[in-house]
Amino acid sequence: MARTQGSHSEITGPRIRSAALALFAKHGFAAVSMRQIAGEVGVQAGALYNYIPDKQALLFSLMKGHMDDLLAACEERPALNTPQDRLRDFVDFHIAFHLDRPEAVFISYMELRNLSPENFAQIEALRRTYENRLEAILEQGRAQGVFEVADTKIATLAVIAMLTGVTTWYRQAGRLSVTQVQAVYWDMVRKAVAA
Amino acid sequence: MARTQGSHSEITGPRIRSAALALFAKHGFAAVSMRQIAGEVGVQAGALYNYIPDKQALLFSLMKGHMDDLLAACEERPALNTPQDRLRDFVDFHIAFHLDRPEAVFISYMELRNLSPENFAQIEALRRTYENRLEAILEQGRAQGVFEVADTKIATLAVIAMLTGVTTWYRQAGRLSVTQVQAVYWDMVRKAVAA
DNA sequence: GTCTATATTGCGATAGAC
DNA sequence: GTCTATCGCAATATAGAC
Repeated sequence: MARTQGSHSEITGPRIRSAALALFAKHGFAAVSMRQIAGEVGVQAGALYNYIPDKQALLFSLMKGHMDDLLAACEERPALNTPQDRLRDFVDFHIAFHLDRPEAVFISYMELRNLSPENFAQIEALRRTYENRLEAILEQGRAQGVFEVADTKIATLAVIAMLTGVTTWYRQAGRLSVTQVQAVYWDMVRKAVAA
Repeated sequence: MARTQGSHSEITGPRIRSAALALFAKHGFAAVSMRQIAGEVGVQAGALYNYIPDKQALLFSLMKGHMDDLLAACEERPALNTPQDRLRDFVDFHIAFHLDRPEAVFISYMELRNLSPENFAQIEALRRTYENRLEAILEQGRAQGVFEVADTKIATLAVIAMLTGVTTWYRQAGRLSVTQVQAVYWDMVRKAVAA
């Protein structure tokens, strides 16, 4: 079925998001212009506004999409019984998920301050939801006496900070596979919270 | 001794740096204008250029100053013998130093991509130097059999990521003192690298 | 050393033709 | 849906008066 020349609604939208993701991650939201994004996609700047109301909404959409993906993927993990198994699964999942989309991770970390207050609150709430999943695991382990942490909330944030840090150094062409990285981090996490 | 009216060379310089530090930390380097900085200081934008060649140099100066402070303070720590004592001292130092200047820490983390390539290389080298201090401690402990880590380099980065994460949640008015925070993190670090 | 004024460039966003 | 053209504004940085 023929299309009006120059009309590509089904592919331009995703391409805008993809280009914006890469550019925001590389240069930062405030440093990237709508003209740059349009140039990457191959359209004029004005055409972007057929897909997004404004630049802020584009940033929010990218971050919201990332957080939704994170929580959805997290929900799909198999239900495990022991705190140790659940923690190991969380470590594996967190590392694999974050190494799989470093740009989105970077943006969702770095561009929080460029969100409007309302948008910031939404993303923060999703981040809390994710943190709570780990906190519940640590709390269960502590209740059962298999974990021992001085402060469950701090331990939660410390473990997440440690794991997310993997994105700052991991390179696909490096000496370690994702599986090996997971094993190395699991060894440290396991010991850090052990009774 | 009388001064030419409107001439304040000795205080304007530091005030520019201080204002820029706060504004860059809050809104991001690219999102802050020279006019905003000047407004905070109480001068016109053009006057800033009596103190800095350009905006990039201002950012670099702030980050370089922070890294120099970090390494200088690190050098001044007492010489300790056992790897355990040295690691404990590193944890205490890292947390106290970073909690003491959250804005500079934030900038040195977030604005690396806004540095020119030459400036980036310099900051990176200083960061490596700092990381190497921890790596040497972990390596010594491993050689002596008191630490056991699957990968010393990864353990180094993991510990630093975990510790630096404290700046994202710690608030002075919160429920924990710096000393308590140090104890909580030390407990986790100690166990994470224990043999 | 700071001011006012300005050169120059680029920004986000919109209007209307096709 | 995309284009060209443009509005209104703000950006960095500089020049010259005081």
